[in-house]
Amino acid sequence: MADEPTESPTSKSPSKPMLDIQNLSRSCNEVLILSTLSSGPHHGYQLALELEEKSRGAFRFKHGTLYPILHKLENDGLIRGDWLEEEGKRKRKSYRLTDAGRRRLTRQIVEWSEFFERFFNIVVETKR
Amino acid sequence: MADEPTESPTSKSPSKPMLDIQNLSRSCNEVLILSTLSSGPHHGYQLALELEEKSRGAFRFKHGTLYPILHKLENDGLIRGDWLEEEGKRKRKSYRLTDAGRRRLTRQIVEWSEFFERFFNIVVETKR
DNA sequence: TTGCTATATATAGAGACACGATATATAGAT
DNA sequence: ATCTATATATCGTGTCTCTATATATAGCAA
Repeated sequence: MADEPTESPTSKSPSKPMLDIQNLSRSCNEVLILSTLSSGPHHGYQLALELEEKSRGAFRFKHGTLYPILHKLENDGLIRGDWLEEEGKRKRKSYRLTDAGRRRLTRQIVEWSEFFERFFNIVVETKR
Repeated sequence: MADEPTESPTSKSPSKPMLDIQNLSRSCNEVLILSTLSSGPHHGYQLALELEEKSRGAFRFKHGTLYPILHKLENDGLIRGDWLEEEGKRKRKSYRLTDAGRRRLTRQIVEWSEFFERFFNIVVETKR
C-alpha cells in the first residue's frame, strides 16, 4: 500500500504537476471534501448534507461515491477518522484534516486556479 | 439565480442541464474541441497541436482519446467531418461545427461558469 | 409491537471513459 | 533505406462514479 510518494522521483524542479483532464472528477471530489474539513471535523453523512446545501443542490454526493473516497483519503493519510460513540446517537466516524491533507488542499487549489485560467483562456478567446 | 432550472417538462433534449462532477473530464474535452472548431475547420491532428500550444502544454490530447471523441461528436451531430484529399498530402478529415454544436458550446460555457462559481464559493470560503 | 423514516456507514457489481499500445499509411528528410 | 512527422483508427486495461444492497440505531406513529 501507500505506493504514492506523490512527488515525482526524477523531478528536480518544485514545479506543480498540473491537474490532468482525466482526473478532474476525482480531484474535484477530493477538494470539496478537504475544503469542508478545513473548517472543522465532520462525519461522512454530515459532509454530504453540507456540500449539497452550500452548493445549493449542485454537488450531491452519493453514498457509494462518498465513503470509498473517504476511505481512500484516510488511507493516503490526508484525513483521519475517529469513531465517536455518544449515548442516544448512532456511531459516527468523525474525520479531520491531517497536516498532509492541509498541504494537499493548498496545492490543489493552486492547480485548479491554473486549470481555470487556461481553460477560460481558450474557451473565451475562441468564443469571442 | 434559481437554484434548479428544472427544464420545461416538455423538453425532449437528450442533454441534461447542470454539469455533473462525474462528467467533468468528458465535458472538458468536448468544450475544448468545440471551442477550437468555433474559430474555423480543423482536422484531428491539428486540433491536438493547437490545443497543446494554446494551453502552453497543459492540455495534451492523446490519439486514443481524441479520435473516439471526434467520432462521438460527429455521431451526435455536433460536428461534421469531410475527407480532404489534396495532392502531396495525406488524407485528412476536416471537422467543422454544426448549428447544434454551436448551441451546445454556448450552453456548456454557461454550465462551466456556474460550476466554477459554486466550486470556488465553497473552496475559497472554507479556506479563508 | 410493528413499521416507517432519517441517520450513518459499508461494499459488490455495472457501466463509462481516458489512456496506452498497436496498427495502417504517406511525405519529407537523413 | 530508414527515421521522423503527419494523420487516422481501434482494442484492451484500469480507474472511478453510480446503483443497488446490506447493516444498524433512534424517534415517531399506528
